Amino acid sequence: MSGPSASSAVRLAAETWESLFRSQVAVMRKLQSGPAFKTLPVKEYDVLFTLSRCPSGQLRLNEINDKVLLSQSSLSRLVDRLEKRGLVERTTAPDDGRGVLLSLTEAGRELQKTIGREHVRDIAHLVAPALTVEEQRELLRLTEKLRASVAGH
Amino acid sequence: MSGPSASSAVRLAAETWESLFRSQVAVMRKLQSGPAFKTLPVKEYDVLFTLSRCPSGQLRLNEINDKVLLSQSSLSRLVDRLEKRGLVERTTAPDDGRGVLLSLTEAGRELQKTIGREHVRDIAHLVAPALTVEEQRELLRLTEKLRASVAGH
DNA sequence: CACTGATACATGCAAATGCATCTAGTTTGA
DNA sequence: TCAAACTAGATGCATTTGCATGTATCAGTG
Repeated sequence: MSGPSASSAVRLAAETWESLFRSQVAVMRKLQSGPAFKTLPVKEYDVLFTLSRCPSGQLRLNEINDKVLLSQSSLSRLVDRLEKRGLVERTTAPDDGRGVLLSLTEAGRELQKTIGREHVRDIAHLVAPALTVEEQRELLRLTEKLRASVAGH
Repeated sequence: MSGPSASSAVRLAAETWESLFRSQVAVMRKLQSGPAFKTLPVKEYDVLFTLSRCPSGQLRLNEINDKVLLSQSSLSRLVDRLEKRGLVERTTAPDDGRGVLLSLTEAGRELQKTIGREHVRDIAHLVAPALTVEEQRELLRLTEKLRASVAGH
C-alpha cells in the first residue's frame, strides 16, 4: 500500500496546496490594495457580493460563514458594521427563531455594484494576461472540484 | 477590440478567481482547525515554514512579507512573538543596516518540523482524494503560472 | 410535557491587525 | 560632499479578530 509512491503523492498534494495558497496571496494582495476597497474592506465587500449572488436575496449567517474565512463571532460583528452603515438588514428567520436572515438594502446593492464593477476589472487585468482562456477554464474546474470535495469532507 | 467576447473574457477571469479564492477558504478552514495549529497559529507557522525552505536559512523581513498576506507592521509584531518564544532570531543585515535578517533557532526548526509533518498529512488527506495526480500537477502548474505573472508587476 | 443536549447567534475581553507615523540607514543628484 | 528623497523596519493607537461564554431556540427522549 505505501512505499515511495505514497510519499511522493503526499509531497505532490502539499506542493499543490502551497502553490494554490501563494497564488491566492499574490492576487489578493494586489486586489485589496486597489482603490476599489478604500470605501469598504474586502471582507465586508465579500459579504455584500455573496448576498448579491444569492437567488432569494437572503442568506443565513451560518451560510455566509461557510464562504468566508472568519470566525462566527467576527462575522457577527462584521455584519454589525454593515448594518450600522445601512448596507444590510437582519431579519429573524421565519422557520427558525434562532437564525438570522441577512439581506441587502438598496444602498448595499448599489455599493456592491459600484465596487463590483471596478473589482471585476481589476481581476481581469491580473488573471487574463496570466492564463489562456483554456487554462482559466481548467483552473476554474479544478478549484471547484477541490472545493466541492473538501466541503463534503 | 471589445465586444461580446471581451465581456465574457472578463466574466471568465472573475469566475476563475472566485473559484480559486473559495477553494482556498474551504481548504484553509479545515487545515487551521486541525490539532496541528493548537500550539502555533497558521500565520506564524507559515513564517517558520518559509524560513525552513530557504537555502541560506535567512530571509529579509520584506521578502517574507511578499509571501504572506499581512501588513508590514503586523509581520513585524508577528516576528516579535516568534522571537519572544525563542523560535526565530533577528540579525541586522550585513549589507544594509536598515534591514533585518530572520533565521530559525534550533527550537524553531524543531517545531516547524513537528507541525509540518502533521500539516502535510492533513493537506494530503484533503487534496489527494479530491483530484487525480494529473489534475494536481495541472493545478500546481496553473497556480504557479498565475502567481509568477501577478508577481511580475 | 419536562429534561437533556445541540444549534444559531451575540457579547466580554484579550490578542492580532492595519494605518499613520517615527527612526535610522541608504541612495541620488546638484 | 551634502542635503533631499527614499527604503526597511519599529511603534502608538484605533479597529478587527478570535476564544470563551452567554442567551435563546430547537430537536430528541423518557
